[in-house]
Amino acid sequence: MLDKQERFKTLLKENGLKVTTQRIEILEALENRPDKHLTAEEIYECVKEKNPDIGLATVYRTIQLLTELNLIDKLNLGDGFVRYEIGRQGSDDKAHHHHHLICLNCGNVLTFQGDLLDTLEHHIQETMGFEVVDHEVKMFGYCKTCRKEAVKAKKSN
Amino acid sequence: MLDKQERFKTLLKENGLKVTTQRIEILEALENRPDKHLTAEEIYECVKEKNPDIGLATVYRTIQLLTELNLIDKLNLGDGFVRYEIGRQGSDDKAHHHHHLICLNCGNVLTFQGDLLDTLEHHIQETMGFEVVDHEVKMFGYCKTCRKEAVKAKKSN
DNA sequence: TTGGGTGCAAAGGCTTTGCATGTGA
DNA sequence: TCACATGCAAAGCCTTTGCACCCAA
Repeated sequence: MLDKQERFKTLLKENGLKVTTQRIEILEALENRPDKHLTAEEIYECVKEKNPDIGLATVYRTIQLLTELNLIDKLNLGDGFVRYEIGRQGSDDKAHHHHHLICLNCGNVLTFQGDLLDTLEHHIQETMGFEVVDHEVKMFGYCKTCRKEAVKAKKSN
Repeated sequence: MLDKQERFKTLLKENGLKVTTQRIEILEALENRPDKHLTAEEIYECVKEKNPDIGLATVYRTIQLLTELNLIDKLNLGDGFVRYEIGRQGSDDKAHHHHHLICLNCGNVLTFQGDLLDTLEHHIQETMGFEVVDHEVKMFGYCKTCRKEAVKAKKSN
């Protein structure tokens, strides 16, 4: 994942922006938690361990920057926080999004890769004349672990 | 859609809650805009035409109530507002969600019914052990009208 | 040197809450 | 009557913005 950082640096320079410690640290925080979907506050706490002087405003500003540069993706679970994750593709070709599986019990977010939505997109395009360029899929349910525990709890009753 | 209102009244009574003018008016506002996805503020403005004395807080409280009763659905387009729409099924059996098509040009939200996600859900269940109970699908792109206009604009160049 | 970047605190904008008053049952 | 509901205003909460100072280039 080092090339993501390189890419960031290049993009910054290309746009006449500066490569600062804070910006790199924020990207690193997101890279170190590839499975997590961090809130701004969580990123802030994360970076603060290494750099206690960083301000929350900087985190927000950098997040916005990273979003504009397509290096990270927003994720809204509807809990009042916007979450962020490292984007899956380095370039800006049509995104092959993964889907999010959100456990209603433990709150964990799993990801799932799949192309099965292509069919649906084609269908929408043909029947409704709507050209799909991106999509966002969230599945709510119960993860393997929680289901096992539910079964266990039932048995011990 | 009258039965939705009846259902609301019944549910209120069943829960020891009161049938008030405001609650009915708010549900009506949502019923009168079946295609729209109204924000709290929009519902407020809508109801205020008939009942200028209503307070925004009441709208928020009623929205929350309607959500808990499964009579309306939340929709988050990521623009900082939560939107609400009349739910599609009256009962609480497994939801047959429609999907949302959001035009990146005009901002209109279309809906699309489809079962094609069932396959995907089964797949997820089998490969990951994740039990899907609900889903939310948003497609971003360009609607028929906007695409036509884009073509027209191109020609006149 | 110098223009963009950062930190801090204040301001914004949506939503919730506290409280006194109002009202459906 | 009386518990629940409403309206208003204040408070909450996440996020953005203004401004003086700082620092990468």
